[in-house]
Formats: sequence, structure tokens, C-alpha cells
Amino acid sequence: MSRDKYTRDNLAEVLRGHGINPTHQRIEIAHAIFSHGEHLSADRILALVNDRASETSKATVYNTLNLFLEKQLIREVIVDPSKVFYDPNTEPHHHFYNVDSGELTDIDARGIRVTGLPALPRGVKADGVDIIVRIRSGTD
Amino acid sequence: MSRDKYTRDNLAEVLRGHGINPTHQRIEIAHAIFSHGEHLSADRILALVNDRASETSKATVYNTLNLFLEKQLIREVIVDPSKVFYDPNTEPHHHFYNVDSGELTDIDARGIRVTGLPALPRGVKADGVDIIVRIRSGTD
DNA sequence: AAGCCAATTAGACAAAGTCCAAGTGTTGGT
DNA sequence: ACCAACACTTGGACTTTGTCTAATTGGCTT
Repeated sequence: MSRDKYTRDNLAEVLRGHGINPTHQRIEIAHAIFSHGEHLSADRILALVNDRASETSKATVYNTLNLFLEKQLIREVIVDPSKVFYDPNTEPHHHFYNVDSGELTDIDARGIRVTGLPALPRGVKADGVDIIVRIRSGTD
Repeated sequence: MSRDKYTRDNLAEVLRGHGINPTHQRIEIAHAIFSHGEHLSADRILALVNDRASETSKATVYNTLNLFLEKQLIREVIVDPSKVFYDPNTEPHHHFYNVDSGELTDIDARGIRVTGLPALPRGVKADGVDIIVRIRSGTD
């Protein structure tokens, strides 16, 4: 694994590998998500890509995030009623969500086992299991 | 268990039991949530209470739902990026969420065990564990 | 009836996200 | 080099969920 994993060249390769045509904007957005090792919301991503240099519109950010989701380059994490977080980690994992601070932390799924789940309803297929451990910083 | 568990009289009692002053609107909203054995969104609740008879404003519906949450009469379920669902079932339980239909189904938490979760980060306390099993009706 | 406080209200507002029609590249064929 | 075709991006209007506020209403208590 090289020192600088998320060069724009490497990212372009990654995008191609997921069947995504790597454009300037898409690379910048991927860069924002992957090099920033955190769970970002769409508005943070919009701010990050425009902070840097090139202008990217809100529409493109949303289009691109949805494209990345569809192509399974990233995942969405739904824990906050007001906004979606995007997760560059597509390995199986779960989350701690600090309700007070809004902070979101990964929990590696290896070693976690859930027993006692009922069978799936008829005619459906599983699409994934999310475990969210809600925590509070409060000392009460 | 009586035949008609959710009379407005009974509901008034329940509200009082949770430290909530039972007003007309609050009773109607509680009635909508509890008698309708389903997970409703705020806009559905607003529609239900106004469908019936008395007019209740959007502000009151939101105020009341947040009050009910605070007083732990109901829970919120966050599975859909676009809206919150309110859950009359405050027993420990989890959910199936059909991504295609939007349908939300309870999973009794008794018998479910999660092993292998890491220790909580320092200085925080657990606030609950949500398990969401995402399913698709698709036959692909 | 007067006064008090809690609850309700309409409507303005805010924020997240979608949509659309027009514009800008980029590519490939000749 | 030119043109056509297609893909991508864009601003801005729009929609939806939810919050806020200032004014009004409604119940009690005396």
C-alpha cells in the first residue's frame, strides 16, 4: 500500500473499476470522501470540494453521490433524521453514533454475531444488516 | 386486555401516566399512533388527525410528537433518509425495513443476542442498540 | 369576570435534496 | 479540422420535512 493512496490518478482508476467515468468533479468528490477519513454529509462534501479550487455545483455533488452509491463505491449511513452521511468504508461494519456530538465511528463487523433473528418474510431477500449503537456523552 | 384498548379515556390516562397533560389534540394524535397499528410518519399522522374531525395544525403535531418522544411514550425510527417514523412500541425491538416498499416491521428483541461488540468509547454511556435488517422485495 | 399560564395556531422560515432545461465538454467519424 | 452525438455539469426553481415565532385561544383558579 503506497504512501499516498488517494492521488487523483489512483482515484480515477478506482472509479473506472466501478464502472464510473472519471470526470474532474467526480474525482474531486471521491478525493474529498476518501482522503478525509470520516463520515461526511453532502453539504460538508460540497464545502470541501469548493474550498479547494474548482467550482462544483450542488446538483453535481448529489448526482455524483447517488452514482457512487449505485455503483457501490460508498455507502450511506442513516442515523440522523436531518441528514445522510456517506461512508467510504464498504467493508462490513457497524456504527457508534454519538447522539450529542453527531460523531459517527466505525465498528468492525468481524467478530460480531447476531443470533436469534427471525426468518425473513416471504418473497424478500436480505440487503444488509445495520447495527447502530447510540451513545451519549452526557454524564448523567 | 379489553376489547377497546385505545379509547380516548384510556389514552388520557396513559398520557397522564407519562407526565403529559392530556389535551384534545394530544389525545387525537395518540389515538392516531396507537390505534393504527403501524409505523407512521409525521405527515401521515397530520393527515389522520385532520381526516377525522378536529383541525390540528402541523406545528402541534410536531410539538406533540417531540413531547411524546421526550416523555418516552413513543420512539422514533430512523431508516429512511427522507422522513422519521414514529413507533408506538417502546418494548425492546428491532426492524425489518423493506427498502422497496418503505414498509417497516417489528422484530421482537427477546431472543436476539449480539456478541462481539467492542467496549464503549471512554466517557460515554449507551443509549440503545438499533438493528435494522434491510430487505428488498425484488426477485433479482 | 379577571387573570394566568399552558397549549395551539398560521404562516414565515430553514435546510436537505430533486428536477429541469440550457450550456459545456468530450469523443468519434469523416 | 469539423461536426454530430452523447455525457456531464450547472444554476436556479422547486419540494418536502421540520422549526420558529408572535399572536391567539382555552382552561383553571380565585
